[in-house]
Amino acid sequence: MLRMSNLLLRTLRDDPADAEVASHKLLVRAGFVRRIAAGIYSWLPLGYITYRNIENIVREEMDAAGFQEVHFPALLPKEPYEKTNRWNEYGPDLFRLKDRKENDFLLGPTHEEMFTLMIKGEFSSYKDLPISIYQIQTKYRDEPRPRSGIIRGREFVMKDSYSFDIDDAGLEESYQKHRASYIKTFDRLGLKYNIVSAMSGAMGGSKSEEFLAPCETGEDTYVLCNSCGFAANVEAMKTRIENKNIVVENFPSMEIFDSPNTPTIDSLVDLLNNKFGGNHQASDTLKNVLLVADGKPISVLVPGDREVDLKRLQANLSGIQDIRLFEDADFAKNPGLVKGYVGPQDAKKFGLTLYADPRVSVGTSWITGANQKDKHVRNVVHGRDFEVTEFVEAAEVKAGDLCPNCASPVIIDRAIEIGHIFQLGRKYAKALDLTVLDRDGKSQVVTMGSYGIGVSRAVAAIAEQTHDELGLCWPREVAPADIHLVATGKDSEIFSLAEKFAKELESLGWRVLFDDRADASPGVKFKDAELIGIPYILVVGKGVSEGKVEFRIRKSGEKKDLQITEAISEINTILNS
RNA sequence: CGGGGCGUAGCGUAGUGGCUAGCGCGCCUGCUUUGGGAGCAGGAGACCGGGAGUUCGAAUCUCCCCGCCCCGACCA
Repeated sequence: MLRMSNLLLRTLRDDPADAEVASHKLLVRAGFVRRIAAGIYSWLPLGYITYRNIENIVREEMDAAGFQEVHFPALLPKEPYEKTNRWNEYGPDLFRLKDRKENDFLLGPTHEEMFTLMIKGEFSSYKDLPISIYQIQTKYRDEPRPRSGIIRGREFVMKDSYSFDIDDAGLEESYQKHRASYIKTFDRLGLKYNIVSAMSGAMGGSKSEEFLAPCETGEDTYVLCNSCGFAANVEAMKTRIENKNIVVENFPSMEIFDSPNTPTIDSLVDLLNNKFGGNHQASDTLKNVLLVADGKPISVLVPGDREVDLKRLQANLSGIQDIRLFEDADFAKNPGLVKGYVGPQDAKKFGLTLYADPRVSVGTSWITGANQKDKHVRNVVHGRDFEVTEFVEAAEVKAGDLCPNCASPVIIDRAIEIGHIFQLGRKYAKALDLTVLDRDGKSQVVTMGSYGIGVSRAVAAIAEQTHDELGLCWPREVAPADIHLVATGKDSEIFSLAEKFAKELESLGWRVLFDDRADASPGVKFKDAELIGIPYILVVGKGVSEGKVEFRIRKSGEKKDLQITEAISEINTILNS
């Protein structure tokens, strides 16, 4: 039983000045956490109980799925991370330190290397596979900008697991097992979430999904279709296009025209409408975004009303490591390209590789730059006047774009990423030479899956999704107690009755937070109870003289009087239901 | 790393060159009070982020450093 009279807890009346988001403000105000440095927090008793409840749910579901828990050090030597080149690749986000002998160490940002080496050290046969192992561990990342309190810290707790399989079919099965286990876990945590297809990007994997907990203060944006439930990371959104069968030869031929002083798409559209009449729009023009991809000039074609989303482009451009926008020096090296007047029709001549957003489909006709200063050209037809090397999802995604599944307009929603599962493949196994012998005695590189849950982040995500204007409002399983018993008044009869209730509830197996403070006023106790957010509140106070106590539901605000004689059994029934 | 803002007691804050740095919450003592963050009285608690400088005099002005928050870049 937790007694408020001696609990290490001081609730705050005012929001802390450095907090912006609700979870941060409330977790500090309710005495769950305290900031130690930017992105680094201590957990106080109520916070730590809540955190551990979450950790235990995660652990129980992992164990239930048959995964085995291990534990690595947080402090690690450099060598394994050098083999996978992450000592360099991770850059300044890696916390690095030296021991007294000047050897390099790091604080683990993630543990792929260690998991891989653990399996390599113990197992060497296909008969040992499949296996999934996990740990719940403090991770360190020297984020450029920690923010939003507990949501993005430099020290945080993550459950990470890895599956090891001999082949792709096995990996798929392990992946699905994790997926199912995550669904159970997040359901128990009382989180609302969407499973969103994601790009596995440069990690070299194939399939990847994120578990996103929608909330306004989330820092991830994703695409959601309210009609069919389709959800995707912006990078993984697929453009839906009408499949027109257009005969390109039927278009009028290209026509160059003067277009001075049209540095922007808007000014070009104005000129078009003045010159040619009609109702020209930004979407009739073709934007040629010049980039340098692995040292070579490329052009990405998008409709004039869209920006290129570089992250999306990079995620979808296969086989390209590094990408950056054209700079003045690049224009100098490519004299044919006139800044502001680039068009795709001369790309071959310029040695420019063309990529196009799917909207720039074959058979579409565009107004674009004429590759001459102050001149544009119209009736530039894809398939007649230019060809592209590859279509690539490059344009920014907007609310109202059509769902690739059901063609309804999608919305752009915000969320906190609480879990991520993906098929890593053989990248780490190859780098660290994790092989097993197969049935034929041949050496095979193991294929891996990687699965994460932000455990400490989940505390904040739940707070974000469940709080109200009065305070925190924990789902039953994660709450620091089942019932918050408040004794008000100074009558010793009331306190001894409350004491008796507290003991009875505890002996029935319920976790009780007992506000037995003798000096706090009823108002203070009620406010604290609402701020702390335990799901049920039992008030033993002025009603006692009439033989009653008051039972409250934190979330709904519902109150009802119970007869003292029946209170415990009624509450027991409610808590059991 | 670019832009903006902040740093005064445990928390929230006032104080733009002049007396002993003020207030609210919280804390301690006493009395009163006990169903919505009680009242009165007394009290403890601050190297005003650090350093250097300007000045008769610096929380206040100048420079450097450190820390923190927000937007962006970046990122699981």
